[in-house]
Amino acid sequence: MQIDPNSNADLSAQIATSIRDAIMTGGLIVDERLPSEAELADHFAVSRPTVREALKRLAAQSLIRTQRGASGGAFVNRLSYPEAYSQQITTSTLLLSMNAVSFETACEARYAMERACASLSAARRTADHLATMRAEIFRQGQPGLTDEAFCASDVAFHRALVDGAGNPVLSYQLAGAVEAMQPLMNIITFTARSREAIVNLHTDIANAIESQDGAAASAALTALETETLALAQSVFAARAKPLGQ
Amino acid sequence: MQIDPNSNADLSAQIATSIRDAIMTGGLIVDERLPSEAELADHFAVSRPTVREALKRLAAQSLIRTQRGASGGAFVNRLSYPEAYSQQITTSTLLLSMNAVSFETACEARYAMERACASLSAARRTADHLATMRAEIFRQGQPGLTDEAFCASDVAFHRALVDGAGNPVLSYQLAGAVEAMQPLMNIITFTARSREAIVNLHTDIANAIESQDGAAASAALTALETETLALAQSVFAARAKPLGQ
DNA sequence: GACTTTTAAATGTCAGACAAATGAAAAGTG
DNA sequence: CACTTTTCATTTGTCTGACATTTAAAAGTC
Repeated sequence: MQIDPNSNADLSAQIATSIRDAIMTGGLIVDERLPSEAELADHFAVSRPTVREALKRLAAQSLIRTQRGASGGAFVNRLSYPEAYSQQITTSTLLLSMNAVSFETACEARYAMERACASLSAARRTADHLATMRAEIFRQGQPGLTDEAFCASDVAFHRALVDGAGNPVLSYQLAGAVEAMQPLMNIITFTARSREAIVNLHTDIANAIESQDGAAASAALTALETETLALAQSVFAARAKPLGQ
Repeated sequence: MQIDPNSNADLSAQIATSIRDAIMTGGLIVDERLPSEAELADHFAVSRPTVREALKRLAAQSLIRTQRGASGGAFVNRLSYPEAYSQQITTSTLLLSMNAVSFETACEARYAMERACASLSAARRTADHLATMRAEIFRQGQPGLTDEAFCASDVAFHRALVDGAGNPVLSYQLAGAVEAMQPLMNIITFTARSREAIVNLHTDIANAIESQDGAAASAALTALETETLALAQSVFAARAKPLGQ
């Protein structure tokens, strides 16, 4: 592990990259303790604050965790699914919100991936997943639900659908696609009528999953995609009109 | 933007979270300049090194960029697709390598998602995407290609397939799934015979995409998934035998 | 006006210090 | 000896103050 003194990049960035490479290539293994900050400072011939900045960069990516006290230090962190989920969601959400990604593009990507889970979920879903889906559908039918709560329940429903596939890697990938859509979905005001349409489509999906009919689930998802797009477009149209006049 | 003095979390972590929230909720917009380090230190009532550690955490997630000199400072960064790709790949790769994800699970997730792109790609692929796919197939048929080069070409082929869908969000999501598999694929030694089988399946896929037949592309991908799994299992079996004796 | 020099502001880096947490060894106690 | 308490060294967390470097704008010069 060495750094290039001629590079014009920040020392802390170089050190972070150097350690990250060591982790990703297997030079440092999970739960292994890194040298102490003082030792790292010696090794890279920099000051302790610079080393600390590098370590904080790695901590921000969940690559290391630190512990104070005797026999403490920085340890290579086993990237857990929840940590990976959370990073995935942060990155996806920012990517959508900062790059003027159209509702259509985001929606298409999301439902394409969700359909990919549908057949697996139909084959493998447990009673638990089904129960969650039914419960969320019930919640969505309750009158007086705020739009935020409706959206949150929508996310929970789709998560159960995805988790039903029983593939944690797939769940991780979908987490970004589903959750990152939520800020975009929040622009939609759900009328009683549109909620009813969505609840009906959710019921179709749940029924298809229950009867282990992947094709039907896929078709219902496509119908839901169409419905969602139409809803969004009506909102955009309603917004555009007052401005245009 | 405030922090909780009673929390037992690191101050720099709290400050980073506070600023991150401001960015994600729209309180700070793209290209907006954050207060200087000295001003932030004043605001949060901490020292400048602590503020700097917080800013490095944000920089590690590409949420901000910094510029030196007069009128420099930290600016909210527009998360570009390449930055998002790279983070996605890092996270996915670590998730797979650190959690003993089975080859089967990773493979299933990847091909499920790739099939999701296939029909879109069949409908929209440009001549460019097709040309890339054909070129990579040609490269894969060259004798004397190292296993690493073969794998790299394999990734390039699949990227072209995915990019053919013309949906950058989908490409971003798939980047993780496809690239993170590469370390797992590297355990496979490709014999001349297995390479030929893969090249043939790649040709099937390219043909299906060219004739805009999404179902055929999907089917060819499934065949490729089966072939890949069989290859991996034969490698595992060959490894297990000497150890078991 | 065009060019050069100076200046001020900001980040990057360093050195040294103290606080706080924590596990392990040492000391004390029955 | 077994157990508890105390002490202590190690390590991270934080602060202060300083200097170096970069950079754009202001001031000066022809």
